[in-house]
Amino acid sequence: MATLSTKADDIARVLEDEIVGGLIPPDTVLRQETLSERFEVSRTPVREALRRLAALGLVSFEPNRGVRVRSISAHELREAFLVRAELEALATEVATPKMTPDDLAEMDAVERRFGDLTLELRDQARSGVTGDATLFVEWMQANYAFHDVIYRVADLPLVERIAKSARRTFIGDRVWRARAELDQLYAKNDLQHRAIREAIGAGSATAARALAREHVLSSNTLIEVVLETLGASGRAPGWGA
Amino acid sequence: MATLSTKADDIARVLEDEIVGGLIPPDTVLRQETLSERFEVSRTPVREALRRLAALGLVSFEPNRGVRVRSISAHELREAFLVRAELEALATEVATPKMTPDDLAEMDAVERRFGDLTLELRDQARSGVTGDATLFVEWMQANYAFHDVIYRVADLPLVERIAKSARRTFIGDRVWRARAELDQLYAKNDLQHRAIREAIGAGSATAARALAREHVLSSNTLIEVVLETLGASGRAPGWGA
DNA sequence: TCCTCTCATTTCGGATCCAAAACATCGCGT
DNA sequence: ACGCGATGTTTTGGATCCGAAATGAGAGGA
Repeated sequence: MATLSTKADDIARVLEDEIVGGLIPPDTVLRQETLSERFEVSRTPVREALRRLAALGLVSFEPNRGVRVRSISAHELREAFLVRAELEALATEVATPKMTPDDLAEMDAVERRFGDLTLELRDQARSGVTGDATLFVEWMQANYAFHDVIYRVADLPLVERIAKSARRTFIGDRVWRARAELDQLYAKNDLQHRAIREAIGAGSATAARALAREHVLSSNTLIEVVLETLGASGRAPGWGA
Repeated sequence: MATLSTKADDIARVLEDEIVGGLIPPDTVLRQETLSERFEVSRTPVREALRRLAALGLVSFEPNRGVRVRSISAHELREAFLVRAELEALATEVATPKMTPDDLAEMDAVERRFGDLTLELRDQARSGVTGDATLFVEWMQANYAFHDVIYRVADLPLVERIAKSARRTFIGDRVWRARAELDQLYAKNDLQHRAIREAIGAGSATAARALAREHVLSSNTLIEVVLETLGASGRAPGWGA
């Protein structure tokens, strides 16, 4: 049997998901012994996994003291959105002339689902009740699915990789409270998706590019509002040197 | 005595420089035992360093077979330039309103040196003699110094980090042959620097942005010409997990 | 000759072991 | 009571050791 993967990489992937998913909150100190017990391995592969996470910017090494899950400042979060805005704009521009009818149909399907979820979220936000985290997560994933079609067609692996790693600078599945002012932001997001879809369908690369850029930047403001409602309890995990 | 750094990080930094500097050519297999002898440590910190390099994308792990320095295809190289173009455009736009007179003076100083080196390179290219690698490397570093001023003023650490890691996708100090057609490309590069400088001085963020973007994209064509004269070999293994 | 099976050698991934650095506790002297 | 240094504990960084996978050489057979 061929070992296609190594323990260190498996552990790194699991920890990576848990950190970016918010399951392991920022500023947590990761004890090597604890992790080795949990994964039932020795400390050696654990440390290699931690090195990987450090290189990805998810944790920081403090020599002889331990590793700590990095927290991210509002400034860093905004910067991540700037990066995503530029790179998604580029990907959209490149993807536009490559779009086949099948691709466009897929975009429509994904966008329909996104639209439905958006309606649900808007209802929830308008009613002012406590938000359901799972619904928000689903909405997010549908959002990502839309952009993923563009990335796939653009066929720019490096751009995709960087943009997605900037994308993970994020909230996770923590519970949050809906607010009435989010309603219009959700609606705006949906409308922007449709505009992007139409610009691509019309074959206008430059228009699609501009729309994609504005879309990401405006979803930045959405996220900032969400974080604001989360208050001090919510801090996103993230990136950095 | 306080250990401010760890062995693994030291080794990683050294290897990183050697790889991006071209001292260790692509497709080289790195033997753990060899490295541990060279750095006079055991294999443990060596492997941790290699994990870091893998996460940075400089090497790829092939389980139970070894690590290999990644080579880059022409397609990947072009993509890296696209990324740099977008991010440098962003950084330039952000930096423009933040520029102080001192910053502008520094840009002028760096640009003067770049202009001088450009003249030397043009002479060399026109004369058609075999190019001097060290001169080319110096020219390159002066070029980077110009852009680094912009990055510093922009104060976008994430953007800077990504752009610089895209920048390293590169040639190194391998010897190459000058060609007459490079002359105008060098001249164009120099002129573009001055145009960027002037746009920034005039406070026009959008113009500076557009110029920076075009500049990076055109230096892409320059590099492609250089690679062509090198008889570019381009092929890359998969992205190491 | 060429193919294949076997077996020795390399090299890697992981476990275990050890020294040193940080941390916590406690006792002493003022 | 309070500051401060000695001492034991925890945790990390690195070295050493071992089993397993891959590579390579050589013997045997078609």
